Amino acid sequence: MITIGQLAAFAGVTTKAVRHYHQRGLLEEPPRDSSGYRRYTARHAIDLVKIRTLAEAGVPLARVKELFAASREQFEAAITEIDDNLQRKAEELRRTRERIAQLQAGDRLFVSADVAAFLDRLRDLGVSDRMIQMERDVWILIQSVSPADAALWIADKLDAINDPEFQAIYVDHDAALDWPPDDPRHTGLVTRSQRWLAKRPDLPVRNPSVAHLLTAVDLRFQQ
Amino acid sequence: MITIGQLAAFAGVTTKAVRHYHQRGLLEEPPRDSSGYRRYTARHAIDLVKIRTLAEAGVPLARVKELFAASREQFEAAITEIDDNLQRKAEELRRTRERIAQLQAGDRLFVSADVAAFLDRLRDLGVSDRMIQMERDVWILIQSVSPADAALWIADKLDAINDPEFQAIYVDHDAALDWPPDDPRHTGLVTRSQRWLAKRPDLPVRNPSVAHLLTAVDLRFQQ
DNA sequence: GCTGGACCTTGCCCCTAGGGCAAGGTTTGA
DNA sequence: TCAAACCTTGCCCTAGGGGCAAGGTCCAGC
Repeated sequence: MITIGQLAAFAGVTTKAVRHYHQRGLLEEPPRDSSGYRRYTARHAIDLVKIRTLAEAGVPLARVKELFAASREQFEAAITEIDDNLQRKAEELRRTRERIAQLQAGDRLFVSADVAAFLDRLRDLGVSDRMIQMERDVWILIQSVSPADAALWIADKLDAINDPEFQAIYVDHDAALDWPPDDPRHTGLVTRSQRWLAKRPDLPVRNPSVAHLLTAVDLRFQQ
Repeated sequence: MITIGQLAAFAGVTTKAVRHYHQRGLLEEPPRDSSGYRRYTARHAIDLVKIRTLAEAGVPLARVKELFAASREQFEAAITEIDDNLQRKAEELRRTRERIAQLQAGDRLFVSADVAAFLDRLRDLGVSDRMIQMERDVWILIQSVSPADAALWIADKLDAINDPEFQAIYVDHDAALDWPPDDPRHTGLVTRSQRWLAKRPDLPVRNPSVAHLLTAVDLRFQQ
């Protein structure tokens, strides 16, 4: 007949958690001794460890309660599903780690070599720092979302920036940031940009978020 | 100049979450348009993706805020630490999956390998599930109260169970659970058990609660 | 011009899985 | 014997939002 502290220590939880499970109706309230202390049996210890095992697997306590009342087949099916979830979670964790690593690289201002080269080219063309900053931000964003797409698109940009027409268009867009919104030159620039874009082959986009982002970039071009 | 809904969709979060980050001071409040709507820029999108990346890695929002204000070296050190945590989490996940699998396999976990081996031996001897369950419960309890005593005693049991005489006595006790209380065979079994016990060397008991428990086990033998 | 649906705003309470602390009573080991 | 370490209930607090209310706004179609 162990106390709540011993039970908790055995299962590696706090006494608070044990009381919480009582309140939730997950763990049966044991009888009290003469001083009002809860006195637990091995049954409780087993139940508690089961609760913890499931809870650590990310199963909500309400679901744990249901599972305890479920039939053997239902329980086993649930366990299988829970394990599938865990596997998915592991995969997610792996991807998160990749993104974290990129975050470190991105904040170092160490965009990929290709992006850095592209930004250098822009600087050479006399593009303003403000524009280069925007460009860099967008590339960091694309890289964080989809490195594969980023590689594809930056290669395209590096190719494009050798085209004198694109260079001129780009420099004009930079200047256009200072034009008043109703400036008639905007329309001409948009037409020129669209005509130039129409000549370029379309690139595939794997990640829909990137499509969104590129649309945003285009909007910037058309605004 | 995107709205909160577009920003949220881009980062894969809800508008509520975005507002939450504003409230926490994590994400800068953007300027409002004439109707009071928040209008975001690419900067915000980048910051939001950073926030999500860190948050998904399990970094508390308060810590994310600190990190944004930290120096580059501090940030990189933190990222390294965060990745270590992720790695540890992945390892934990692996262990949780193992335990979940065991949960499905049956309930011979929650006990040490020695106890599991002992229970397996009992099963091999044809001891009933009911008896094995009782045995398991007692061992879980003993382990929770005093692991040192448990290790000592289970080693003794593992030794004893190789003795054909003890095997026979154990199997008879199992059967005795079904005998009526006034069955004359009880007396004979008790005598046999006591005689056998007398031949075994005494084991020390460190924790008085364990002595209690073992007494309870003995009582079961004598009942 | 009007209307409906999809946006946006703030504010409030709700959830999970407990943690912290208070203010008392009990048990235990030296 | 006496302090430390338990136990009890009760209350409020936390993160990271979700849901809903009660409005205001924007846009597309008729």
